[in-house]
Amino acid sequence: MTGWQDIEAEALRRIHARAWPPGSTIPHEADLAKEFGVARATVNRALQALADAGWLDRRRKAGTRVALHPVRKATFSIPILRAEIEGADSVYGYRLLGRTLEEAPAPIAARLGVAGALLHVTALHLADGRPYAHEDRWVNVAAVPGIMAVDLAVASANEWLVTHAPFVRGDYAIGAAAADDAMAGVMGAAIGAALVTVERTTWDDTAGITAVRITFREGHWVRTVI
Amino acid sequence: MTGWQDIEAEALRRIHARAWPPGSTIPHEADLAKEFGVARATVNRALQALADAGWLDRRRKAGTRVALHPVRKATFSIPILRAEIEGADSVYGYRLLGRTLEEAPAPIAARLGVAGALLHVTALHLADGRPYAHEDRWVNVAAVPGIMAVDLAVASANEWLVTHAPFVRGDYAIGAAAADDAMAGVMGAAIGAALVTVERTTWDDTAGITAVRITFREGHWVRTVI
DNA sequence: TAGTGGTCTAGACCACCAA
DNA sequence: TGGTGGTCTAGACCACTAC
Repeated sequence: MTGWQDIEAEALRRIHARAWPPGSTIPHEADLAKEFGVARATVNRALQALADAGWLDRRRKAGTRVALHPVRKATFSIPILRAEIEGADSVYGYRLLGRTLEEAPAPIAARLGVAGALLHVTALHLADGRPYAHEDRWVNVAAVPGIMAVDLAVASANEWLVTHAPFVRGDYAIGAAAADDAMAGVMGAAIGAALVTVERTTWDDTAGITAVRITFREGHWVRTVI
Repeated sequence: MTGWQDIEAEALRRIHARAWPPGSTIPHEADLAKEFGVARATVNRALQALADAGWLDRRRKAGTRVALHPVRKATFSIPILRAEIEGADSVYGYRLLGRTLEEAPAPIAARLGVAGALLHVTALHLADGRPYAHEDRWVNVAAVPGIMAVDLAVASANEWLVTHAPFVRGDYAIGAAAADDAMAGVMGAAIGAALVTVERTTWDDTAGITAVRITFREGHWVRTVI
């Protein structure tokens, strides 16, 4: 009963045990296939999984080497805030703060690659009635006309866009910002408190769709497991 | 010339074009194989890649559905600070601030699951001579005895551990912290400045290896592309 | 140019799980 | 319990690249 995951596990064991030390070349697929008594495709599947995870570097002709800097990647799930809050056994709440059609600041317009008026939405996401995250979003209504008809007081732009706006690529950045007077007031934090900020911009094939900045309450951590 | 990546691209196109709307069931592998004129394994490879990326949900018997919340994952590379700095065309610098064998605070000891004295290393990473990141690290010397013989004034614990300490799993969290007096002084930031903080703990099969907190200079963003 | 990983095929059997 | 995805096989050819 030898599947590709068994071979992956055994290979990982050898890497951890330093039987295959960092930087060394491991046996060819054909040799490993013979050793484990499986087809080469099965070995290939296992080694490819390890390469995807960053444990191995594979190159044609050069062979497969154990990566010098193993595990270079951490994957974060991009949460729907409602799911994140409810997943923590809290009661989700939502409050629309503002919704206007206005000219975007130059940096936002440039990031989205559009000119003219954009939909500007600000909202608050609550956990157990207390501020959890503040959302400041610009939406390119030309790319997502349907949003103009949505009552954002009941459905958050966050959720509506995720399910209705297709997007092809995006960028994502996590930073820190000190709470200014307005943010401190809205979030119930002290002025100057260090808050985690997530900025995300998404594009369609042709144009920018939305640029959003989410500011989390004090003490929030964006977590993952490697 | 139809490879699995061509099929992946075509499937993604249909998802974006709403030919396969969110939540709908797409044709079976066998049908798609016939349509594209390839073997079922080739279709399987393509759809599996899309499922890994979060575009599809696949379940035996139930079939393959377009995910309701596409693209849920963002992958960050875990930087070796030297590589990150040099990759930005800056000159990397390193300064060891402290190296002591001491009892760890309870939270650190608990996270690593060890008791007794740990190696406590603090250091500064510089870009073009200016503070870039502050590293505050605890190392379980029982798990990595070799580190006691390393001159950490020349080789950063960051790099040495990456290449010498095998690890099986870890967690990773990004947060924000206000600079206290000491941190502000070391980093050349204002007291109270909001700084991005990354905490990472790694474990072996049996025990914790290291817990580290890296605090970046003001204005730093942890970025990725989706 | 030769060696290595990348991929495809046609067929087969299996594991899971919705109905 | 049957349909669907998950995986394996044996063989083949191809693409890349170190030498």
